[in-house]
Amino acid sequence: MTAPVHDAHPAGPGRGLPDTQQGMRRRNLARVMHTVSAEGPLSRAAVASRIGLTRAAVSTLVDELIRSGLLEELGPERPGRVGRPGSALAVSGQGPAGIGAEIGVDHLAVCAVDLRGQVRSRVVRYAANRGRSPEPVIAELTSLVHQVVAEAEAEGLWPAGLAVAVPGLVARDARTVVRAPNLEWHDTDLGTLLPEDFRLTVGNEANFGALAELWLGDSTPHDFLHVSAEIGIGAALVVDGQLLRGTRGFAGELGHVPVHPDGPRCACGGRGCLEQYAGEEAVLRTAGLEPGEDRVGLLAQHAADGDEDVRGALREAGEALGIALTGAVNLLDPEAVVLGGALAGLAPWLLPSLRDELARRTAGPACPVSVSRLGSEGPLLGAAHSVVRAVLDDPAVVGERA
Amino acid sequence: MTAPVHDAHPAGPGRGLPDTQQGMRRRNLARVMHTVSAEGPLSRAAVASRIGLTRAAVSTLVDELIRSGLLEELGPERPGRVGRPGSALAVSGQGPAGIGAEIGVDHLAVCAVDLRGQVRSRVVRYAANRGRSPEPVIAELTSLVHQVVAEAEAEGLWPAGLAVAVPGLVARDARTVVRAPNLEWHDTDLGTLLPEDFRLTVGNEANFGALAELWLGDSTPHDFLHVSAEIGIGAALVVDGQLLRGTRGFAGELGHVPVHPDGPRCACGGRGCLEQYAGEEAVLRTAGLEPGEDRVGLLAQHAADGDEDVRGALREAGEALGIALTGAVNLLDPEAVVLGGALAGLAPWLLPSLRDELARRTAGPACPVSVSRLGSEGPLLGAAHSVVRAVLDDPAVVGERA
DNA sequence: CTATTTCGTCATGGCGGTTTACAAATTAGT
DNA sequence: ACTAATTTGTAAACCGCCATGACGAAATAG
Repeated sequence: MTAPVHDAHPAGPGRGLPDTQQGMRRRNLARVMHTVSAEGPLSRAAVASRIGLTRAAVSTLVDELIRSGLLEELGPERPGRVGRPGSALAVSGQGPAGIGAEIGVDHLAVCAVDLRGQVRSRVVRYAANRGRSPEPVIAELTSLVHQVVAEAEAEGLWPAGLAVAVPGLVARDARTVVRAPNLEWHDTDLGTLLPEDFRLTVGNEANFGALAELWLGDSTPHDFLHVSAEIGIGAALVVDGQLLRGTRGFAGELGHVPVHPDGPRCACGGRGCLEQYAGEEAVLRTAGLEPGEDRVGLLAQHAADGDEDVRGALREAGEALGIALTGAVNLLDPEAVVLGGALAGLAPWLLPSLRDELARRTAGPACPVSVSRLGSEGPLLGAAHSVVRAVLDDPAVVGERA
Repeated sequence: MTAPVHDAHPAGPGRGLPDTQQGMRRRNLARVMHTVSAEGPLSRAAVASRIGLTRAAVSTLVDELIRSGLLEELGPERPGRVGRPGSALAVSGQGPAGIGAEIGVDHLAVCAVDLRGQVRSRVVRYAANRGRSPEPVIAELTSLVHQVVAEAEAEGLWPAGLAVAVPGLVARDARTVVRAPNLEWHDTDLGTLLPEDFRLTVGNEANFGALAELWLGDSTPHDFLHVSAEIGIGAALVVDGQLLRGTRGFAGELGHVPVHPDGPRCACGGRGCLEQYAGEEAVLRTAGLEPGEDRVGLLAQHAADGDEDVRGALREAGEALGIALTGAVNLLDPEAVVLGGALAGLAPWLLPSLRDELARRTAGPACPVSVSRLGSEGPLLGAAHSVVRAVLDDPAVVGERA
């Protein structure tokens, strides 16, 4: 139920792959990559002391990683202290790149991120995808992918994999879109539609947004609840640095948590689900606005202009969110709740009532609620970074290709 | 936020301990133990093919485990097929034992479980612990522990550790009881009160009950929500075979999930928490019964006798549980919900309305709800087995002692 | 200018699993 | 009954990987 997008080493006593020396080597290569990636330029000796291996062992690991093109030597460090200065190592800015893609209701986006985490190429195209059949959408996306890949290759990068964020439920195979209400797609296998020459991962955009927050957020904890609203209201649970996916991959359906169990009927069959109070349509209705194109922007605009109807609607949505989150927080005891995606833009008007409700219903200190800095960029970045993480997690497989 | 009671190998790429050959050896020893433990008597060759190592490697691992007294050779297998018959290996029935203890509101219990999972010694003493101060309770428990340990030692076992299940919240240090409302204990460090010569783990009884279900349940999935009612209503979340503990160790507080957000005030500060509808006191009140000694037994008795008031109260409790569980299931997408502890005994009258509510509010097939076979034995068994699992997870540390 | 500190590397060694070979113990076939 | 085939467990030789210890290189401190 956990497992990252690409878990190279399903560890744990008893289960998992047998422990051979090659596996050990692979894990140590990964450790070096992660350390250098996380803590900037570092000498071999510094890496060694951090991961607990000897300098000699790290030397051979680093040699291998440099030969594979994953690390590069920046040259001697400027020595502030006594002793021979080390030679700074950094993650390579060439070599493998993660390709991230996003299928939104009204846009397509693709980007390439290098191992350093820099976005090296990026394309966004607006497209009304609602109700459009998968084939042309994927064809268009594919051409954007090729475009981005071409740009990346011009800079000396090569694609290590493609991760696609979609606004819907994705099966655990990470290829099939089970249900994407806003696109009106059902049981669509993207694996057959997208170019074969990529290692492909399809994922829910809320999940990718949460991973982006985990990997790129300023001081995001290891352990949080990421709430976003693109399709209905989705929560992504990050537990111990790993995404909690659920048996079928459907975990995080915050939108259908009952808030007022005798409330209005919901499409899911229930009554008084959170979506009935804090979903996009519900808020627009309460605010007295017409559903149009950029609905979230519209709400933010009106709220900022002081429209009391809109502000009231958002206040009510915040209350409902607070109630649903109280349940979630009681159940999961996360370190924090992060509002991301579209909700980030509406946070100024949602947060007060949300926090009130959460605090009022919690004994002791309430779970802190923060707002994502990434906003709507999260899913795309998370997708691209998930490919990068997969490379850092198992540098050996890339070494074979390069 | 996950981590078993004693996680020997915090794995995962990048993080964790450095990978040295000794660690590899330890993990492979653990693999052998787990395999033999789970799949009964097995030859070296069978183990080798299961864990993916060579026969030669397994031979040396098995030798070491036999020398440590963790495995024993049963003699030649009866050969059904061609070829030299293997020599059957089994987990030793002597050697280390897990000592489990339970502090209930009205009883104390201690048992010893050998590596094979057999209960080898067991003591239960009834005692009114409600409101009694920790010191005398612990003193009494300690004497029971010594008694059980003596009995176990008489059978050739030695205590590998002590795990104590308590009806309250336990801090992540696994020693301090933060809050046990029914005992009226607060911030009590059991580490200083219990005998020093044991490796001690203190845990919430609902959590231990869930682990018992995971380890001993008939066909319990890897991934489920275990609901029990000892202190209020606790849920334990098992994700990917691991307990989800929460940042502070407080995960699983199902009792304070809001069910009717405008309902009656709750001690937690909220309104309309599940406990207001399905908690022991609430049910007794609705049923028109006096709070007495064995309250759950009382309810079951009356319900079985056809008392309509009691049945109605349980039906309502089931509805409230169904609403709260709908939220939990939407959030977590577990493979199943298991009713354990005291709830198991009341299941016949809770289940119909609970299942109805859950099904009605779920699109598609509802999450299956089952009843624990272990019932109130769960926490004690789970505690003892958690010690046994720790030995299986890292046989090397025991080898040092033996 | 020397002593000290730290870095990176090399040679050596120990440890752990694999490979290969072989004896032992059983079934299948003649 | 005897041989061939199959499977098990072990031993010897081997390889890979990290640790250890020693060394030259490159900086600072006095």
